[in-house]
Amino acid sequence: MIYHGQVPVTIRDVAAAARVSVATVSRALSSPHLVNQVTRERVLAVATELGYRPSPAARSLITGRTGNIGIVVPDLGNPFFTGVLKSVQARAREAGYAVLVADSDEDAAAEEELVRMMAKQVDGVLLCSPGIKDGLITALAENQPLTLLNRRIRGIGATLMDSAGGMRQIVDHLADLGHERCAYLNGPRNSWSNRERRRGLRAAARQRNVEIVELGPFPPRYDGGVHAADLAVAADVTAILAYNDVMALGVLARLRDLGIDVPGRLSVTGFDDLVFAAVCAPPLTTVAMPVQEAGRRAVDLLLGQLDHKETATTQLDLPTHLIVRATTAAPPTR
Amino acid sequence: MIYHGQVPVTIRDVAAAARVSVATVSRALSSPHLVNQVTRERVLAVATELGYRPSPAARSLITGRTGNIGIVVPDLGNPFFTGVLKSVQARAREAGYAVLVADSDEDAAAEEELVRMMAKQVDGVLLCSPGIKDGLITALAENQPLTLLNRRIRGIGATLMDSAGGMRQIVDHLADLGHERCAYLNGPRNSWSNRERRRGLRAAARQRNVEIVELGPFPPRYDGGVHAADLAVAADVTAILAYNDVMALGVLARLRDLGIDVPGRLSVTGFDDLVFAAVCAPPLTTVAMPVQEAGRRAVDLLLGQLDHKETATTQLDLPTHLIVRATTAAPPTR
DNA sequence: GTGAAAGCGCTAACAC
DNA sequence: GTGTTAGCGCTTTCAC
Repeated sequence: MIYHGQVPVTIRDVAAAARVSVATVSRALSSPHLVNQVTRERVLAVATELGYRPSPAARSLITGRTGNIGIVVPDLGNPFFTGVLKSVQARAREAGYAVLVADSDEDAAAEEELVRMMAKQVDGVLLCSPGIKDGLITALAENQPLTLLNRRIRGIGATLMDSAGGMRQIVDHLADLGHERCAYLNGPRNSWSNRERRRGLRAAARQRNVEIVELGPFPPRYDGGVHAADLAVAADVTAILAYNDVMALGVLARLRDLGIDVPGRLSVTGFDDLVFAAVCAPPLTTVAMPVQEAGRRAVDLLLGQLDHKETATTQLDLPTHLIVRATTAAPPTR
Repeated sequence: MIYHGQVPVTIRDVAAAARVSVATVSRALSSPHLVNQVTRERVLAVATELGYRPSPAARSLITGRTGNIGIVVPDLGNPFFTGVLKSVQARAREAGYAVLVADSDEDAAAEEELVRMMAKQVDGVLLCSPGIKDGLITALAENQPLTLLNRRIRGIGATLMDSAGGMRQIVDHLADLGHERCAYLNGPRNSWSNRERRRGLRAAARQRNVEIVELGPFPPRYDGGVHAADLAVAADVTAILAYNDVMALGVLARLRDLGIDVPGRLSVTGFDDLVFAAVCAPPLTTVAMPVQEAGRRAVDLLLGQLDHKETATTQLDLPTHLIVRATTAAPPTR
């Protein structure tokens, strides 16, 4: 034990000072209804006075619960994931849980190991990782309560934001403007979100008779967008659909450097509706995701799974909607 | 204990399977040099085969160490703090530590409570909280290892990014362009960073004969900037210096809505150099902060404090530098 | 180099 | 309603 300035107060100290047994102290704190009110108040007063804080390690050793949940995300540098994290953290704290975070740097293998490493330190984990294979996730979910975010796997609880629907809205919007040939900048190859977006895109494009040139995969980051822009420009399209906003921002920056007018010569769309999408140049047309609700509800699903001990498998689908700003317009007339 | 699919493997199971005592298993894992190599390898093999993972709770109960560090930030919605978090998380993992995060929502009282709540779950905490009073921090630091980020308090270890110097560079830049009267949009009243920036600003402004109109305090967020812009416009200045980038982005958005030309009629500067500062309209002149290094080194300081058991009090000062983009220019001629 | 055993701080039977 | 006590899984003396 590190004695850092202050001597730790244990349950025994409180018991002695309050002239009761340790069991009574324990009950006064964890199961108040089992203790006489007068006794309880005395115990609580003494505990406060001594500055007693129960040891989570000791408690957890016996109860088997840690009071923590874990969250694994692919990139804390992407405001989409930190938006999720912010809402998860808030909801978890409301419920009395602390949050362990791990950033996998978009490495699927790391994601699995991170979940395993966390396992014993948390009561359950929230996985926001588009990368790992389904089978591995199923295996992980067998070893511990696990809820997914933006990923659908049979038998595993999840909150999902309707990516395919978002893409359909983008395609409808672009088709209405008169676009006939567009580029899609793929996100990571194995990303579930990317597959979903592509699925929605293909279906809508077929229906609206829009030709799609698929490019990539690209890293779903700013620099990925910068790089992708060059390829898209060479693809002879009138619109570029990026996998997400961060990439779209990279695309816009590169197009500006290239002196290509947006949306005059090329339309550009993103996905996520980050705050920053509203202030970029020009303001980005994108799809808004119910990030806050998704995070909150994911925590609720996970905690529900813990409380009811059953393997809850609710999959909650949340709608998305198109935000039209200034990066989309009719294609140039030839 | 929640039996979630798989029966937990304890040290006793490993001991039995490897035909050694639990002590030997423990040593093989934690102090390999104390065990005969052959024995050790057998134990390790068995442990792997059984999928044994030591219980952090049990270990922590006896060693008094958790293998976790905590970090408290005021707003996970601000990429500056998530930048710090990303680097902290990476460095901590390298060192074998897991990270607990807490977001205080800029509430100083919450920050203190969060640190206290974390106390028993972590070996030390990293505090990125400009808000809490010095005295409270000192008290917290007496109860547990604590390192500060961007805040200087006598006797407490910290990494600091030179805010005052950054402001001086901004003022020099604006003065060189010919600005004589500028507005400063204050961040939170009790923020140490804000005080530092203001201090650097005032000193440099005096020296360069630039008049400063101080506005605010404002919430250091996008909407804070939107609101602040209106006041700044009414202040008859030629440049607006925002407390940070996120506010500056809000200012730019509002000025655009107002039809005010940047930098033609008003120059605008930020602080932090978020990725998004490069893609806003127009690209923002701002001060780059060595976020990654600050986070990494803060972890090193904290872990050093744990290892050497002494109260390390290194204060590491990191330089900042001005990034001139397109939101600053000479003031309009009257 | 290895084992036996004490005990970290707490909760949960089980008595009374 | 309260106390006594076993023991969660591990590390760490202390013997040998």
